[in-house]
Amino acid sequence: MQTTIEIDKASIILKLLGDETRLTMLKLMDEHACCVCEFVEIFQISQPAISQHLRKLKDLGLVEEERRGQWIFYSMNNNHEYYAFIQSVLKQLPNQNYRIKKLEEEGTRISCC
Amino acid sequence: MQTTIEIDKASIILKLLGDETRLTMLKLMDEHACCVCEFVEIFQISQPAISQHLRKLKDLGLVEEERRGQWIFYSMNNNHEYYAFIQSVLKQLPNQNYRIKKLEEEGTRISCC
DNA sequence: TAAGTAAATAATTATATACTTATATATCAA
DNA sequence: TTGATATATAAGTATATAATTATTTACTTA
Repeated sequence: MQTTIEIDKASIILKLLGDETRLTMLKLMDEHACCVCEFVEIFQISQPAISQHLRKLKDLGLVEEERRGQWIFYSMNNNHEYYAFIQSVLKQLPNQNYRIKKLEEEGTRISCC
Repeated sequence: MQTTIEIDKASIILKLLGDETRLTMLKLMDEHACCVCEFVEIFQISQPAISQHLRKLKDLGLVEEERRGQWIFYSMNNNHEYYAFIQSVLKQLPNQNYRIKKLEEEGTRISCC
């Protein structure tokens, strides 16, 4: 269970986690594959802002993308070298599934993805 | 062992941890009370830069200061509301005690503290 | 193939961050 | 009380960050 990670690597990852939007995105992607438009709906910020957050996560290899037709779904990369480290943080955060449920209730999830 | 922390609180703490200098400082302070001049010697940055990092950590209550004569020693606040959360990160980082040993060998630790 | 939708990228901007130098404050010791 | 040392604070600067709007690219479907 106990992992080890060099301090320079850890600080780079923690800096990425140290943004409320990205941290919430990661917590969601840990359970669900999500598309950009869902995040736009959830966080109420512009589509490019979401894309840019995802870009940073992807550049570090923390998330993976998968195109499904018109949409691109993002999800946690479980094979990342420091996945266990990231998990050790995420597992302490309250579940954010209510955000997905809210999308479903509003029909925003279905309409988009 | 498992803790819970709201996502907004977590992101604020993680942002502080997401700087290599501060993360290393915290790892050191988790075991040793350290004074500002030791950090200056270790990180080879200016004294005000160290003071400013410590200020941020102190503003969040993560560290405590204790004056001993001319010096002010900083150490981890074990009673912080999110101490367990911080620990869950720090315990995965390699021990940094070699940095203290190096100071002792150089005589920098004794001369200062 | 043309129109519509999803996402990425480019360019810009405002703010935050991490540092510097200069100065102020606090303690110690002669 | 004066000089030396340790730390904090102020002010300034260069860079990083997180957002925006405008545009491009990629896919789908009529």
